[in-house]
Amino acid sequence: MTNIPDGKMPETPTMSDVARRAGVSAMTVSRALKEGSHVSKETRERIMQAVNELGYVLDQSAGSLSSRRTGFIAAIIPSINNSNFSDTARGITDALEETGLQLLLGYTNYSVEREEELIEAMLRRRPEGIILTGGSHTPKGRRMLEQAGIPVIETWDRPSQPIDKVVGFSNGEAMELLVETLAAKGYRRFGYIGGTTARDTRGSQRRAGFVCALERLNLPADRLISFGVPPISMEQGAQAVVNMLERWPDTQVVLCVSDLSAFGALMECQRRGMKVPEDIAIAGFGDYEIAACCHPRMTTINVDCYGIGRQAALKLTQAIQGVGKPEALTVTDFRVIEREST
Amino acid sequence: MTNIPDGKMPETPTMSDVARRAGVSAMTVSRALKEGSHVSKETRERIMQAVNELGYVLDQSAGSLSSRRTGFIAAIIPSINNSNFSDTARGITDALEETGLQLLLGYTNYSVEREEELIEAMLRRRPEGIILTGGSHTPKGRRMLEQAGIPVIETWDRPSQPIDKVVGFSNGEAMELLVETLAAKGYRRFGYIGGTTARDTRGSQRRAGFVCALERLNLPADRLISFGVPPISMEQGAQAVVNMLERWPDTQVVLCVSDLSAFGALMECQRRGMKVPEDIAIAGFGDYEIAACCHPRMTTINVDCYGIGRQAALKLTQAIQGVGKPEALTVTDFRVIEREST
DNA sequence: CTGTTAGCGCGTTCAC
DNA sequence: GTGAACGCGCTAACAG
Repeated sequence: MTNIPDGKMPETPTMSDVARRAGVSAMTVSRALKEGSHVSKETRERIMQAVNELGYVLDQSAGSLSSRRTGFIAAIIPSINNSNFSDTARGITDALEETGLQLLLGYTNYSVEREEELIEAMLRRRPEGIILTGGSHTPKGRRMLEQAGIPVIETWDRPSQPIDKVVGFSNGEAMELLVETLAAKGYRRFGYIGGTTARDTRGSQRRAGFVCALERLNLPADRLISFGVPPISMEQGAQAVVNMLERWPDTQVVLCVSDLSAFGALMECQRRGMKVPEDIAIAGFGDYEIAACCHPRMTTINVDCYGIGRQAALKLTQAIQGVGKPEALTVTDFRVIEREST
Repeated sequence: MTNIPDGKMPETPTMSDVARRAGVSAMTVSRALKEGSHVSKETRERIMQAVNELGYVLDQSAGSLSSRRTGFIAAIIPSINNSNFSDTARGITDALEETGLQLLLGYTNYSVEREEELIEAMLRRRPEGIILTGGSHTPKGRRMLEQAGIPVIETWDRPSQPIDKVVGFSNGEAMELLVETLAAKGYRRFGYIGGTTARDTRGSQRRAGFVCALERLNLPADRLISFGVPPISMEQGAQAVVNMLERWPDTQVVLCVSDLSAFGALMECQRRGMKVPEDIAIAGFGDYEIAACCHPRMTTINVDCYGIGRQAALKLTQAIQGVGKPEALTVTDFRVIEREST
């Protein structure tokens, strides 16, 4: 790696440049730039003028070295391109707004190895807290988190051995509820479409919930299609349903690991001239925008994605600021949304 | 949290803690932790052992204060929950992988005010470069960027007065191409669905391209529906097409500001028993996953979202490292994807 | 209300 | 191949 050719560039001004121009000490500039510090109106105005003239921007990395507060928290999500998780990110951002904390976001593409790298990269920048998705991490990742000395929140799941605090729900129970609801409507021959299980923990929990609920109902739970690596796409959902119909043509209802694959399946069925739900019923998971908008509208599980983010961030700021003692576990809501596709 | 039974610090260890434990100076630890530094194998092993025992993680913010390199670049996108932009983010991440630079991502929710805040928040952390979406910024935001002394890349657009470097395409030209292609197929009565114009620059450019192309073809360009604030949702697309059909029932083809609103329109038409494209044709913009998967598959404009990110990051690293002189402007491809909906 | 002193934890630079 | 001094830009703590 080469150095920056630093002859031409007007060096970015420092705080003492501002101080000199305003005829005060650097410390006073520091105070003037901070809310709630006592600086006389006149000095503050003089300082602000110097700031504007020089185009000065505070160097927060230097400041945080001194104040021991970096002013940001880290969040790691599987995919940035998934509205469930980006809703969670929005929830975090919104809850953080008033605290002055900034969000540093990373995404793993559903890889725990990538998660481990990200955890280390984040920790190097000394976040004041960290929010993770799910409870599966590499041993090294887990160890780093435990030793970091900062609050850790695992979300979107209920890990059996949490690192620290949890905001989530049981993906298995949610899927069980969906199966029960549909069984109560009279469906008997259930199929399931999901990704290969190893990588997407939440996906495999949903699948396990599917099997578990059917067994409890004394219904067969063998119509399982695993297709591709997570995130299982719309197109993969389409191909999987074809697969399903070839192997088990009399399947009555297909449950999918997410609305996205369910949507792909729905469209493919229509393309083949099948009517949903008359010929085959389809349900998804996650209550994405598409589930409410497609035709027919899709039955799914609504999960409080935004609330997960919001509550995780609130719990985190509580832990950081040491006000009150945040609960170790917050269980978030989920509910079945029955629509036209079942 | 954890108590270390050595009378030592529960505080996170520093480099000199590692050094003491390994019986070397802090400087040697610093070297051992950096690739390509000359440290004897034995000392390095001893150091690594101490690092592991203490669970030491490098403090990069302290390091960058000294080295004058923060090791990250900033990117600002309108929405994290939009696969076009998250594809760009992926392109950036991938291109950055080998450089050791990390990506700090922020999103504006299509608000320039929020963009201004974000620019300042980013600049406070001294990124080595910054990637923006579009060429519209607040005056203050623009000034901060100009004075930051770092390379700036504007993407997804071709600003008339770029701040620094550009990787993008003309949204207007792309929409013109789509209109021309559909006019060549025989369509005459065109309608357009988009958001209110002020906020989404790319959206208003697309709309301008729509009007411009029709005028050149001597076709009326007055069937314009503006609906809601960006990002215009699927549901809004559905409502807008209803609006369109009430006002201009004989519309032959509806172009939408993005595939998402086009999808909403498509589903709503089907819900009302209209056949697409026989009764009405619909086209989108962006070539989202949904366009290739819905039924009927949707005609749209494919934009090289991933490539925009990748090339922006490459240009940025070139500028940062000072190797070669990156072109000021890179124009990325777009093309019409004709599918079944037109 | 404002200034002074003394670091924060690391990398640069130079010595050996 | 290794170490010691020094300073990066800022703020905590204590004066005044």
